[in-house]
Amino acid sequence: MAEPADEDVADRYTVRSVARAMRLIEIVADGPAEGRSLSELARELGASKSTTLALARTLASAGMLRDSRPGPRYSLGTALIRLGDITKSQLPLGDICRPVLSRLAELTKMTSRVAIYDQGYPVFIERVDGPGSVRFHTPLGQREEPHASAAGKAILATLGEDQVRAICADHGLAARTSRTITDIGSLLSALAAARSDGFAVDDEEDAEGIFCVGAAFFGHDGGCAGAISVTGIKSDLPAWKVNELGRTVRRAADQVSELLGGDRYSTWNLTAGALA
Amino acid sequence: MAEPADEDVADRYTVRSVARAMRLIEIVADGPAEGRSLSELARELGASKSTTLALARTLASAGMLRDSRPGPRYSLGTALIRLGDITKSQLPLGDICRPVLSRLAELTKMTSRVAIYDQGYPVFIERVDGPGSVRFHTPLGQREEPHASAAGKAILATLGEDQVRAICADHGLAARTSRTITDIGSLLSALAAARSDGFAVDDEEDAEGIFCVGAAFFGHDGGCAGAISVTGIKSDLPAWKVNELGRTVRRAADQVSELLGGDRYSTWNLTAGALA
DNA sequence: CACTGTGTTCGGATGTACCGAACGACGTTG
DNA sequence: CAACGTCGTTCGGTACATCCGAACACAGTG
Repeated sequence: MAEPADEDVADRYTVRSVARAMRLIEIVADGPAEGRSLSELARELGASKSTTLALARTLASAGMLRDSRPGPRYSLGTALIRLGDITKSQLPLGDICRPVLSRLAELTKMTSRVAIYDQGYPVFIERVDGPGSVRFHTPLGQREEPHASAAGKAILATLGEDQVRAICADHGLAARTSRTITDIGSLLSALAAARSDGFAVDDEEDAEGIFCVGAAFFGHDGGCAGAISVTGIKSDLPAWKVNELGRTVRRAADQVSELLGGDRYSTWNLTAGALA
Repeated sequence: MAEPADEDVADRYTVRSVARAMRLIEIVADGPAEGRSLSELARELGASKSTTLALARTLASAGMLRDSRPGPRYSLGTALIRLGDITKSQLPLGDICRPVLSRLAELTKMTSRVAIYDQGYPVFIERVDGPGSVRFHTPLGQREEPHASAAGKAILATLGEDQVRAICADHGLAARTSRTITDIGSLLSALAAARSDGFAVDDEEDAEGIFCVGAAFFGHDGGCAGAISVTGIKSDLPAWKVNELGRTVRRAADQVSELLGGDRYSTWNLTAGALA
C-alpha cells in the first residue's frame, strides 16, 4: 500500500526486512552528522518504534550503524568506511586514473573526476580538485543524471539508440535547470554530436552557472568502462576555448583507455560506431 | 546450532534476515575483486540458493551489491562508496587531522594515520603515506587489535583499569607475533608506562619487523577521541631515537586536541589521571 | 501533577522468509 | 550422443520469525 508500482515489479525475490534496513541506512545517511533519534527514524521509515529498534540494533551489531550515546542517536558506522574503501580498491579504476586526473586538473585548472558506468548511470568514484579552484560539493559514489551531465552523455553516446531509449524511458528526463534537455529527440542529436566530436558538454544543464566537458573511455573488452569529466564555472570559460578543452579531455580519456588495455576513441568509433 | 554463544546474548532484538544480509556483504567483501557466484555465496553463508538469491537481489537493488553479468557474479556496489564517503565526512576528524598528518609524515618520513575510538577498538579513518616510504597495506576502516597496536594502547592508557580489563576480557589477548603482550598484568604496566611517557609503542607486537608509535588526543568533552600513530620498519629506527619520535607524535596529537577544543595530554593527565 | 517526549520490553497473530524440489542451460566427461 | 556435473532460476507450502500495538520507566516542561 506504500508503493503500488514504485519499486521493482519482480518483488517476489525481495526480502522485506532487508530492504527496509537498507532504507534505514539511507535515511541515516541523509540526516545530520549528529545522528538521528529512534523515534525520528521510525516515523520516517513508516514502521513502529519496536521494529525500527530491532533493525537498528541488528545493523549496529554489524557495524553499519553506530549508536552514539547518550540519548541513543544513530549515525553511520565505521564498517561503511571499510566497505567503501574495499569497494574502491576492487574497482582499480580510481588508482589507475589518479595520475591522469591530476595532470588534467593541472592543465585545465578545473576539478577533474572519473565516473564508472553503473546500470545506465554515471557514478563518480574519484576526484582531483583543480588548483585554487572553487570546491564543488561532489560526494563520491553519487549517481548523477545521465541526460544532464557531461559524463553521462559521454557514456550514453557510446550506446545504441535502443539502449539509450530504454534508459531514458526507465528513469525519465527530469529538468534540472531551464537548459536541461528534456525530450528524447534533442538528446539523441546531442549524443550524435558528441559522438562525432569525441566529447560531450553540459552547458548549465545540471546546475546554473556550471559548465562540464566529458569524454568516455573503453576497457579491454571493447565496451565503455566510464568517463572522465572536468567541471568549472561557465563565466570562466570563453566559448572559443570549448573545443580546445574538449580535445584535452578527449586525450586524457584516451590515456585511460590505453592504461585499461582498451581502444582509443577514434579506433573504437571506426570499429563499433558504424553499426549504430 | 551454528553459534551457540558466539554472537550477542540479547538476540531477541536482532532481525535474522538482516543479519544474514550483512554477513553476505562481508563475504563478498572478503572475496576476490571479480566477485563471487551465487552458489559459492550460498555455501559460505550456509543458506539455500534460493534464499541467497533473494538476499542478493534485495541488496543489489539497494546498490549495496552489483551483479556483473555474465555468469552473474556479485561484487560490492557503488552505494558503499557513497555511504563510506558520507560516513567519513560525518566524522570531520579526517579533514581536521589531514594537515597534521601531512606534517607528521613529512617530519618522520613514516606513514601517519589517525584512528578513532570505537567500542574499545581503534579504527583508522585516514592515512597519509610518508614520502617514498614503503606502502603498508592498511585498509581504512579496519579495526585493529587494541592490545597489539600503538594507537590501541595509547587509547587504552586513557581509560580506567576496570574498563581495560572489561575490554580485554571481552575480546581476548591473542598473540600476533612472539612479542605480543598476552597477559593482562604486563599490558597494564605497559599502559602505565605509556601514561607517564605520553605515547605508546608497538615493538613488533602486531607484525614482525614493524614498529609503531602512537599518542591519544582528546575531544571537547574531555574524553579520549582517538589516537595518531606512525608506522615504519624497525631496522630503520635506531633505539635512541624512539623518545624523540614519541615526543614528535605526542606534539602532533596535542595539536589535534587543540583543534578539537580538548585538553592537551599533560593537562588531561593532571586533571583526570589522578583518579585512575 | 498531567502531559509530551524519549527508549525499552513483551506477548501474540499475521504474513513472509526460508527450504527443497524441479527446471532449463551450459560444459565436460565417459 | 548420453550421462553427469555444474550453474541460475522458479515456485509451492509451512514453520517460524517479524512486526505491531500496548504498556512500561524515565526525563523534561507546562
